[in-house]
Amino acid sequence: MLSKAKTMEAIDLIASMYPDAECELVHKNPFELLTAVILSAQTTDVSVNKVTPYLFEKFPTPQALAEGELTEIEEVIKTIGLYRNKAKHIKGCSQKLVAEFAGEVPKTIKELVSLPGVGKKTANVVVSTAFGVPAIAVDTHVERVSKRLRIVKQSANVTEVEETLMKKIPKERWSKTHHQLIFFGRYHCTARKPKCEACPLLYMCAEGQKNL
DNA sequence: AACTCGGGGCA
DNA sequence: TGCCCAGAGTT
Repeated sequence: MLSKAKTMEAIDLIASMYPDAECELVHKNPFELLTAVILSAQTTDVSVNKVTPYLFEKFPTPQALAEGELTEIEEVIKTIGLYRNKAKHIKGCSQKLVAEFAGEVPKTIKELVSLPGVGKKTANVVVSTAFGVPAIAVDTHVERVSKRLRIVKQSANVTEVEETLMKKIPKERWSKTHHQLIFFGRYHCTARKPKCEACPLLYMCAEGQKNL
């Protein structure tokens, strides 16, 4: 596993590649962001951005979405994939927001994860983006990149990846680094055919040396 | 731990 | 055309 210093060397290089990386969802308030992040599972933010304007025009509040007809919600979001599950999730999520959180989006990970459709990754994105809480949301990109660079051990699960990253990266950089790791994983250190030959981290990447 | 949901993007 | 994907729930 990479030392703390070597890890930051890698993080700095990635940061220099994507200095402006940020959440690409056109989120506004916490409710809209939360709903949009639930919809973004296994889908690109670009796809989600295509349906959310109409979704929130039709269901502007947790109350409205909680009372929305499932078939109507499905109709609006059907172009993003997994839409039946997601329609159920965002409706159920809004119902719980209304019933147990006074229609407000809760601010703790524990409460967020208790909502339908909200897992660890979604909860972290919400507290980070909506409430400015330092967080590292571990998705497949973050996990893959962290493992290839040996920032975390190969056998690490999502929780272990998150803990290791938080330990090695200064807290004030968690949120920004999270987006930069995602951009790096999505556009450069891709799951298939990573661009190792054009990677500034090649010199310190065991996985990359193998790929050449 | 494996299976399911799913249309869009890309080779 | 075929394959994968910014996850989470269920079994």
